[in-house]
Amino acid sequence: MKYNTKHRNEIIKYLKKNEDKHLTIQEIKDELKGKIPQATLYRLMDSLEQEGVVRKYIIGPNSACCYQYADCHHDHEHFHLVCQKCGKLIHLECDEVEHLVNHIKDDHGFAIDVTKVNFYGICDECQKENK
Amino acid sequence: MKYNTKHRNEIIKYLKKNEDKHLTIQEIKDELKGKIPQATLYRLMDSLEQEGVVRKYIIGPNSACCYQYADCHHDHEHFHLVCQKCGKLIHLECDEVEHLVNHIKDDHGFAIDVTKVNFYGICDECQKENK
DNA sequence: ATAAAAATGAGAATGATTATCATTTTATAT
DNA sequence: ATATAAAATGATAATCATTCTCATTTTTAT
Repeated sequence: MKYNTKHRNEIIKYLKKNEDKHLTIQEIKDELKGKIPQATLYRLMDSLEQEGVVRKYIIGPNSACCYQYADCHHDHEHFHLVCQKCGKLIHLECDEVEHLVNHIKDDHGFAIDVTKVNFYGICDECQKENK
Repeated sequence: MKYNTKHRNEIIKYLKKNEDKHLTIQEIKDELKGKIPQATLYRLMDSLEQEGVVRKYIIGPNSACCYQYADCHHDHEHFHLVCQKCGKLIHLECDEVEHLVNHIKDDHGFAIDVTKVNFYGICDECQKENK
């Protein structure tokens, strides 16, 4: 059984307020002035993810995960492009991706977790710069 | 300028022999009986990746990266399905994905690095088991 | 053979995340 | 309101993959 706690509500409130952002544990911790210790924060984020309240994004092999409040995506699933040069995280809503996800489910039997899809590569701007 | 060293050649030889596998640093190290110290191994794998001799795969937020000899994929690009239940890593060659990659390049200006594409989700078997 | 460039190796350092465990808080039944 | 069992907390240590440091050694081109 789950309990409603202050910490829990405070995190949700803060994430809701920033539902357009991808926040790391550090950012959340700093923003809440360190009121919530790391261990607790990690645990809460974990259970919030389990419940589907937030989404956890794997960014890279050596970088911290990001979290985002989940209710803002009821309508359109979205995915991420992660630029390997500048680290930028780009939202992408694209029918082609949904199509692919369905194809892989139907024809390959694998159920992709859409919230975990990150495409790594080089963004528009960084491509130009490296000319 | 690059030097050809014993270690370097030994790694390439071993990776070539196992070009169908995805190997972690630990596995490579163990297989080579610890002849190559970790620091060196990491460095070598890094530069081999830069040169395109091997590919590095990001598996998950808390798991070690995998490497694979790259020449075996000249013909068909492939990418990976990672099962979040059993951890299985599934190769997938699929035109739909190439199509998507092209679409995102052409219509969204983002150049996806195909070797870094991992789809997380639940595999066929694990779906059945959790019935 | 020599010098400059690159690679090595041992060990410490990093950084994100997890585990431990005794204590405290919470929800529910009494 | 109180007792009680379940869950959450928090401080700290531990983990694990990876990176850094830096003095030493190896390699290549001259």
